[in-house]
Amino acid sequence: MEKFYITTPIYYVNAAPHIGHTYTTIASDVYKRYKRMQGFDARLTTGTDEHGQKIERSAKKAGKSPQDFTDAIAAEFKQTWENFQFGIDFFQRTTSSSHAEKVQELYNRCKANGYIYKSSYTGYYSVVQEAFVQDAKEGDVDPETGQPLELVTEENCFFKLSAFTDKLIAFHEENPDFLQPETRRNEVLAFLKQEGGLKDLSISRTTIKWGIPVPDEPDHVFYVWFDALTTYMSAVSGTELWPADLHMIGKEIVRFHAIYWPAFLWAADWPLPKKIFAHGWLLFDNNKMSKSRGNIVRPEPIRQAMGADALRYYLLREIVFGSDGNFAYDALVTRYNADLANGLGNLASRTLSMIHQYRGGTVKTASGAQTLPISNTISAAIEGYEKLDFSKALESIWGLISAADKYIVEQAPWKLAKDPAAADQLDAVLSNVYDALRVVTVLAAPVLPDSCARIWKLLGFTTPVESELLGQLEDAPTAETRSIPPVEPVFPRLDMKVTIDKLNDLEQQEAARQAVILGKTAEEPKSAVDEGTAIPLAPEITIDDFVKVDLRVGEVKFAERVKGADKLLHLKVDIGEPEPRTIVAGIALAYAPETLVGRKVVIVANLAPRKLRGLESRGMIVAASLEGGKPVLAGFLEHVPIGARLK
RNA sequence: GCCGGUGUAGCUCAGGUGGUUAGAGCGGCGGUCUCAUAAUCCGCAGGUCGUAGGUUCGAGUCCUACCGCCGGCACCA
Repeated sequence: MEKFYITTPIYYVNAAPHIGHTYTTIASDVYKRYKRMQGFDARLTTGTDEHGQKIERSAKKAGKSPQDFTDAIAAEFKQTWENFQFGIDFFQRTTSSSHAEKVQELYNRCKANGYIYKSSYTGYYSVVQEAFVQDAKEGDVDPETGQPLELVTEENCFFKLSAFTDKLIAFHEENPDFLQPETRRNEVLAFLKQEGGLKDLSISRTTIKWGIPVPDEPDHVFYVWFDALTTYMSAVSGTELWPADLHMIGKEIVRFHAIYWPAFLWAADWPLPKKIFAHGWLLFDNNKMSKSRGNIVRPEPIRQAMGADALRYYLLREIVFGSDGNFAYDALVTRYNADLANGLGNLASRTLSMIHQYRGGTVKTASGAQTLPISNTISAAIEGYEKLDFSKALESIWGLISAADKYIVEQAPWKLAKDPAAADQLDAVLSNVYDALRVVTVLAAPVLPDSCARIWKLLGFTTPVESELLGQLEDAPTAETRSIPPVEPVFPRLDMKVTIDKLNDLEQQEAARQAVILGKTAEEPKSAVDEGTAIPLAPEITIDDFVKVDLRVGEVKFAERVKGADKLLHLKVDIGEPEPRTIVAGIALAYAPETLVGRKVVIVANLAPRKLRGLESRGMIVAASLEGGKPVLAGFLEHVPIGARLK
């Protein structure tokens, strides 16, 4: 049997499983089930990414050792995926010894081939982002979070990524199917074709302890890239599964998979994966999900209230795979009732009931020519699955359900049943509908494994539905009389309000339960920053250090957008000097220029001038920085004179 | 600012290479059947296909400009 190896990303254990993780894993699981039904020996790897400074810190905050902390979260992921009955063959943790060996092997091979060198690097480092901030200067803050930077000189191991720029461009141009959807490939090519090409990549750290040691470099541990990506191989060490046939990822990690990863593998003389598919994000009320917004949705409550299949179906039917999509509880319940309860569930129920009532629970199979669009549905559904166009596959399957419902009304078996002369006709109708239901059940099985297994039994089959082969689906079973068991409902209708209330209740309980595992108190309000990564305090300073900073009250006299930049405002601020100062501030997303004129602000008056977009900025506006959010200017409740110093 | 994508009925979206009255699902309204999970089936939505031009005998479908939204890059002190 030909193998087909699929991977999900490995999930960072800084957070408990949420619906975004679940989405990727569901899609991977569905594809795996589909491939199995195509006759492949399909395998699926997932896992957890457990190293790094953030984890060290979160563990400390939770009062645990990194090992205990990651054990707990990894177990949480594992349990959640087990609850969902995903067909996971390999669950790899980056803290496992088999993984460390593979990472070191990758390194050794790259080094032997001349792609590793050591170099010291001095720069401003953001602890929160675990990354150097390029071109930062003294006094700068983390651009993402506004948190202080540390000046760090570090000896790092570098990977010669720059050597692969041209090869990567050629590769992506010659292999348009390697990275899908198309729009992601365009972005990668645009990135690769940047002036100057790719820069070498720092792959080790001496500032972190919680990581895999670099061979021959006692003070170094591997930084995220070599560590995380290699999981796809280490998970299947000792098998013939590598190279992967499909890396399923979210669009936020495209660059690592489509640029870094092929380069590493080339450098190590290892084969590349066959395909990368990047799906979109789940939005919640059209906003990105984030902890600070408090709109994280967890999978477990949905599973408990509605079943795993309901979530699987909703996510893959409602959202075009590859695009961003909105997630909403009411849409979930609506989809469930319309398509699963009224559609598939009801068709099964009415069909099987008639077979019981009119024919004592036996149906004659393969009665004659197809009168329903079975053949077209099969090919359309398979084509959709193959291209990971799940919504299209489901749409075509549900088209057959619809056709069957219509056919039943047209043929009115309940009338035929009253006419002894129409007995053959009734047999044919029941047989046709039964066969359509059989096809639907098999085709939908990758998405609805649990429900379809139940329907399959109700149809009188004793072998598992997942062992059916899609390639043989169109061949009707040999003519026989099949008896079916008593009818049971598969998708009971759900009351909208009751269900949503239940979902909300369970969600609250689940959030509280997860908070405990993450070492947080449940009541802890959402703070400005991610609770797991509270801003570490900057190093202690003396009063003498502080007085070096000259903070002044100023009034904005003039404000306009800086041409060619969407975050910058050009301000003129009066702090009592003869001329108002020019200050360029990155607050354009948060404040319209006209709303600022006349406003009192706090500025750092003795900051070294800096040129930004051609304007010399003499000072810096003081503002609160929020994670992923917009800056908020400091201000005063009482009247203050222009030029007053803050101490 | 550059690059890519996108803007079609209340909502979610289909509409290869331009061609009769622009489609589906959901919701809503009316009706029907009774096998079925108050399910099914039928009918009803009069939408300037973002805006303005252009090419064409003819454009939602091609071109240009502009506007809105999304993303990538630049940018953020």
